[in-house]
Amino acid sequence: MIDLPDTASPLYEKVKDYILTNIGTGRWGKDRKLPSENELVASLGVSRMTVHRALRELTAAGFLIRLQGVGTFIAPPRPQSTLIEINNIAAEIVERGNRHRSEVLVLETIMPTKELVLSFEFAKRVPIYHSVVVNFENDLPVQLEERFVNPSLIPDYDKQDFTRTATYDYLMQKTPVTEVEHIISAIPADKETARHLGIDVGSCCLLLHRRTWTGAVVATISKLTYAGSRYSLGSRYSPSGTN
Amino acid sequence: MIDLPDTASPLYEKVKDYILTNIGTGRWGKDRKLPSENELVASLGVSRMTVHRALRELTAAGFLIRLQGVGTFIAPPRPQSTLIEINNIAAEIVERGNRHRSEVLVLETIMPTKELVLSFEFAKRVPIYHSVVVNFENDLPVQLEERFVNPSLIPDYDKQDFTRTATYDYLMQKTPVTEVEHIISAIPADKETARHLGIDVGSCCLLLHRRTWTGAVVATISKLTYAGSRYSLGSRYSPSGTN
DNA sequence: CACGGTGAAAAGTATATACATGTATGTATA
DNA sequence: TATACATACATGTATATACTTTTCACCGTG
Repeated sequence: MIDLPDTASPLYEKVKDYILTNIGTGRWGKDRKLPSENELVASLGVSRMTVHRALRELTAAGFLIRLQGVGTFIAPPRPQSTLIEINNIAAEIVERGNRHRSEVLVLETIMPTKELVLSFEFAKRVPIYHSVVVNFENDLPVQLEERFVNPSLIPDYDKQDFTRTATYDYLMQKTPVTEVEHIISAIPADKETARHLGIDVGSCCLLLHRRTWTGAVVATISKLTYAGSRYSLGSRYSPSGTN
Repeated sequence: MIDLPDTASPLYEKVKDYILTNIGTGRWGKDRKLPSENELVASLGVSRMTVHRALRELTAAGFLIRLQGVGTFIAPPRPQSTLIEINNIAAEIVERGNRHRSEVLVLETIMPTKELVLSFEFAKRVPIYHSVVVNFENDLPVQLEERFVNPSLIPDYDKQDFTRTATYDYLMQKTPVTEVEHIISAIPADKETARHLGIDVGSCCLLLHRRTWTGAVVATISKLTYAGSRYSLGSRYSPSGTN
C-alpha cells in the first residue's frame, strides 16, 4: 500500500500528483501503460471513483490517453498543429492606434433561404436577423460584414445601434460560443462588394466564412469579406504555451 | 420535470447542453445565477452527482463560476479569440481520401537577400536553403510552397527527397517549433505562380506567410500560395475543449 | 488453419449516500 | 444595539455499488 502525502489538498489531487510524478520519473515509461483503475485502487487504498476522477482530469488535460476495454497510456508529446487567431476587427483596428468606424447598411428580419435553413440546422423555417455592416479603418473601408443571427439565442439583435457597439462585441456579450467553424478562401470581388469596399470589380478579397454554436444550436453565420490589398489576417502563436 | 433529449450521448452531456442552452437563451440571465444543484436534481430527475459533474466541467471550461456556500453563476464573457488550425497540406489531402503528390522545382543553397536576412534576424549574411515545391491533389496543383530554411537548425534539408517525405513532415521531425507567425492575405496570381498552379494570371490566390521559431532562432520562412478557386483553409474549433 | 463464441478485464456512466466546508441569515442574549 | 450562536443551504469531496460498453485473448469446432 502506497502512502499519499498528508497535505490539505483533496484526495483526487494527491492521486493526480502521484500519477504525474510517476510519469515524470519514467517509472511507468516502459510500455507507457499505467496500472488499471482497480490496480490503483488496491495500491493506493482509495475508491475507484476517486482514481477515475484523477485519471479523467489528467486525460482532459492531455497527459493521458484512455481506451475503453484496453487501458490508460501516457500521451505522446502533443502533435504539432499551428493555429491562427482571428480577432475582433474593431478591437484590432483600435489596437493598431487607428480609428474604427462602422456603417450599417442593413439591419432587418428576414425569412431565411433554404440554404440558410440548412446552415442553421433548423427543423423548420423561422425568421432570422440579417445585418450588413461596413467597417472602416481611418475612413478606408476594409471589411464587409454580413451576418445572419439566430433570434432564439440573441433576441434583440435588430434593435441595436451597431455604429456604437461592434456586432462582434454585442454577440459575444449575449451568448457563450462553444464552437466555431471557419473557412477562409480567396475570391474576386463582385459588383456589390467592390462598391462597398471601394475597390475594383474582380480584385482579390479574403473571404472568411464563420459559424458559431452555443451548445448544439447554431448562433450566428457570418460572411466577412476583406479587401485583399488592404488587410491580412495575422497571428503569432506559441504552440505549447511556452510564454 | 424537464425532459432531456433522447439521444445517445451520456446524461451529464445532456445536462451540460441543457445548461448551456439556458445560458444562451438568457433564461437564467437575469441575475446570472443558476438553480442550485438540488433544484436541478429535482427539475431534471437525475442524481446530484451527475448534475455536479456537468457543472464542474462547465466551470473548468470557463462558462460558470461556483462559490461554495453561495451558488453557481454565469461567468462573464471571455475575451474571445477564435483560432484557426493550419494543417499539413499533405496530411489534409490524404485525410480527404485523395491522392497527394509533390513536385520539387527547386532545392538549393542560396545567399539570402537583405530582406531575408532581416526576416531571419541574422546578424550576418550566411547561406540558407531554398526550396520550391508544388503540391497536387489528384494531379491538380493546389499549393505552391516556397521555403527558406535555417541550416544551423536543419542541416540536411537540401539532401532530402521531398517527393517522398513532405517538407512539413521533415521539418516538424527535425526541430521543435516553439513559435509560429502567420499572415494570410489574398493576392492576384503573378505569371510564375499562375504557371505552376495552372491558373490564369491575376486570378485570386490565398497567400499564407509563415515564420517558425525554435527558441529565439527563426527556423523557417514559408510562402504558401493556394489556388483560390481550388482550396480554402477550414477549421472547426471548440474554444475551451468542451467536447 | 480459419472462424466464431465466450468470458475476463478495462474504462465509462449513473446513482445513493454521507460527510465536509463555506456562506448568509435570523435569533437569542449580553 | 451589537455580538455570538444556531441553522439552513450551497458547493466540495469520498465511497460503495451497479450496470454498460469495448477490447482482447483464449479455446473449441469446422
